[in-house]
Amino acid sequence: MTVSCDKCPLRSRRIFKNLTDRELDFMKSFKMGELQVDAGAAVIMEGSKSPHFFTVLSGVGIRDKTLPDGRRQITNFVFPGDLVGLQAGLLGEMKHGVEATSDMVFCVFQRERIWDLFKNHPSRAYDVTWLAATEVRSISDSLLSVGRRTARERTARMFTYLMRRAQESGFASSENSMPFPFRQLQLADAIGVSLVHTNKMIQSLRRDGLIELEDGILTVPDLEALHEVALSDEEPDDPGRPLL
Amino acid sequence: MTVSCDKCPLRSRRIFKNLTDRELDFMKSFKMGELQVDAGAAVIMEGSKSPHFFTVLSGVGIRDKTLPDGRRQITNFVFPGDLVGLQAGLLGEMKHGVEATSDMVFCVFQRERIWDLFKNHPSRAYDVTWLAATEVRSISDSLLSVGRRTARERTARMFTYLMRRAQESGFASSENSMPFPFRQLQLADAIGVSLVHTNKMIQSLRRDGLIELEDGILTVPDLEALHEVALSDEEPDDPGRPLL
DNA sequence: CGGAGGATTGAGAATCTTCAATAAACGTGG
DNA sequence: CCACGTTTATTGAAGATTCTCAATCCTCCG
Repeated sequence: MTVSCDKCPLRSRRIFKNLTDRELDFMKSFKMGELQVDAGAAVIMEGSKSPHFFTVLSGVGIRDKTLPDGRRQITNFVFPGDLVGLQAGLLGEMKHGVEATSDMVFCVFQRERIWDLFKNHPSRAYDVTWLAATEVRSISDSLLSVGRRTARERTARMFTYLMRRAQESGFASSENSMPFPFRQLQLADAIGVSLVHTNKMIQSLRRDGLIELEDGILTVPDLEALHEVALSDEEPDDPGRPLL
Repeated sequence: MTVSCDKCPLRSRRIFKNLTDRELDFMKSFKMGELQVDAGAAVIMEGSKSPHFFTVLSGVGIRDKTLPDGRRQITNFVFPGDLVGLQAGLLGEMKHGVEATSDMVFCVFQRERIWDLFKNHPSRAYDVTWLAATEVRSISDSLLSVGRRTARERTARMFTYLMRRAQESGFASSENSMPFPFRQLQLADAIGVSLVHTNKMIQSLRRDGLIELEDGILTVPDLEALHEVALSDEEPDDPGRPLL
């Protein structure tokens, strides 16, 4: 059987907000199942109109958009606790795709019940909006990065971002390291740099001892130092992130 | 006195959704005033915690973020009907600034009453979320552009985007032209290209007859052609955009 | 008339891309 | 456990786009 919301392994993490009993009851009824996908699978296709939307229960992935000629931009990474597919629920159609980068498990919700949520559970509706606003912030940060940072700065910033998200969501494997199931091509498509140049920037950060990346594990010995290379201001979220 | 919501000049435009009488009554009480600013003024500062948020009643502006060393990225343009400052209302602090680029007028709402909106007016709460989701989509489009399009393609795409927004919001002055109160430095900061190179790309589009830009008026004789240069898929929004 | 901000243009320099080749890692079947 | 095809990572080098520097021009405004 599927994980019951009141035993949700994510909810006990410090970063996530606690729910009232009433909210929890609602979430249990709201959740209609689980979806499991293998690494590499497309979870949502750009342009699709799925009747479902999801919360990531475990694993990581990416969101992406493509140009007519195939050039691709990864717009964000997806970590446990993230809401996925809301766009289809609200706007009718997904304007980006979602792809699993590791094995993933999702909680599945029905698109049609979103109105029920707004009508009868304003606190949860507020939380959905909070998540959307946070998404805006996150993508804006990436836009600043791609638009105005140098390739090396972007690369550094991406690693600090991934480390922070991994730590907050519990995906990290220790204080300063995390499983790293991403290809360099994906990293390149995320920071708007060619694959070859991305590789060179990674080598450069390695040589300077700012990151270690081997056997699918990323280690950042000194996060503060990496932040400085990235010219990054971005701070960790306070506890209180909602989890649907 | 200020404009009453039931006489709102924006609401009659085709693109915007109609409200029920009850919703309209609520909006009238929700609106607490108007804010007028001159072209060039900062409306919201990055990092601020304003007790208000706004809907643009007239005029246009930009949203921007800056790096510690001053490099700036314009993350989006602001047109009539756009909601501004919601981030502070939901997340506590604005992570980007907003600057008026023409004279502007805003409807002013109180941050504290946002909870009232979620609790008692679910349809309006839904609309707020819809707007946030649309913002995500819009910024993602820009991220794709900055990350993966060439300078010329980006420039073309920016003009198609601005034309579409101007037409939908009523800011356009005719079928294929609009007031254009933007400096080339701002355009450069929006597309992630240097000022000098932005100028060269604009000249290039001009030479090819794709845009005309003089006396503060932008004219796009053949929007379809410009879309092709931009490799752009982006479609106009359907009528039904909510207006707060 | 003089000054300021904005637009435009040319030219050399730099970053980044593309091409090309090699090496390493991984999975599959024998 | 090894051979082999495939994907991914790495590196060098030439070429292109884009950036920075610098100068000129233009318009607006007091």
